[in-house]
Amino acid sequence: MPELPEVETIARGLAKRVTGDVIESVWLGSKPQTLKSPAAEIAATLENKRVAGVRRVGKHLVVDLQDAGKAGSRRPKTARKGKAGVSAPSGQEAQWIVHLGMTGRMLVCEPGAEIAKHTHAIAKLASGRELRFVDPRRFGRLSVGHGFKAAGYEPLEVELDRFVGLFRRRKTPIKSALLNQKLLSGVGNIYADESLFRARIRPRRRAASLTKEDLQRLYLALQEVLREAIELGGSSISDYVSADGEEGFFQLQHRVYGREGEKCLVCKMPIKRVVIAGRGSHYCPTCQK
DNA sequence: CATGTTTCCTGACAGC
DNA sequence: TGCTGTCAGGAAACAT
Repeated sequence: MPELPEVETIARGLAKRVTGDVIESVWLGSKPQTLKSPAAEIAATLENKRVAGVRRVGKHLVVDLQDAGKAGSRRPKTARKGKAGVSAPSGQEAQWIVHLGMTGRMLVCEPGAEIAKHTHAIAKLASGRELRFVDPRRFGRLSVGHGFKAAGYEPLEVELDRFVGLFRRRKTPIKSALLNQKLLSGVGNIYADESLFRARIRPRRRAASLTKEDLQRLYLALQEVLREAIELGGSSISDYVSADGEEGFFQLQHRVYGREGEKCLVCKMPIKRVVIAGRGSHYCPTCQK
C-alpha cells in the first residue's frame, strides 16, 4: 500500500522519466468512482500539456502541467506573484492529482505494451510511451485542479512544536491520530506502527496522555523511519512497485508490521496484533508502554 | 465538534 | 479442483 515513502519513490521515478514529455491524448475508463473530477474535465486539462514535473504531496502524486503550446522549448517563467488576479487559468499551473489508494499504480509503458487488467486511465505521450493508471481495488482517485495542498502537515517538514501541538487534548488513540491525514499527511498503517514501536509507545495510548518527551521520541522515530524507507525505495507489500517496476526493500526492515506472533527483535516476546480504527495494529507488549 | 463504524473493491489465501 | 468465506485497508460517508 503506497504511503509517503512509496509515493515519494514513485514520484521521483515518474519525474525522471516523463518530465518534459507532452500528453497528446487521454483515455479514461468507465468506472466513475475512480474519477473525482468529471472525465471531460480531466481529459481537457491533460491534453496538449507538457509535464513540468511530478511531486509527492502527502500520499498524493501531483503532476504539474504547463501549456505545450506552439513554441516547443519556451519555458514560461513562473508565477509573478503579488498582485491580485494572477490566477491565470491558461493551464500552465494546472495539476493532475493522483491518489493511489491501496493498489493503485502509475506506470510508464512502452508503445504497444499489453494493457493490464484494471487499467482506468491512459495518457499517450508525444514520445510514444504511455502513462497508465492501474488500480484493481479501485480505492485510488484521479482529479485535476490548481495549487493542490495536503490537508495536514508534511511529517518530514513539520516542526517539533507544531507536531506536539497536533496531539494535545486529543482523546483518540495515538495510532488513529497518526493516520488522520488532516493532522499529518502521508502516514499510513505501516509507518504508524513502525514509528510507534521505535518510540516505544503503545498504539492504543490516548494521544493526549503522551508527554512531551513521548511525542519528541515519536517525532524523531517517524522522521527516521520515513527517511530510511525512502532510502530503500519503500516497502513492497503485495503489489507495490515503483514507476520503474522496481520493488522497494523497506519491508525487510519492518520490526512489527506484519510480524504478529513473531519474536520482538529487541526483547524476544511475541508481537501482538489488535484492531484500532479498523486497521491491524502491531506492537510489542513489553517494549511499548 | 470529535470520535467510532461502515462502505467501497478485488485478489490472495485457508479450509473443505 | 473449485467453491465459499474471510481478510487486507485509505478515506469518505454516515452514526453516535
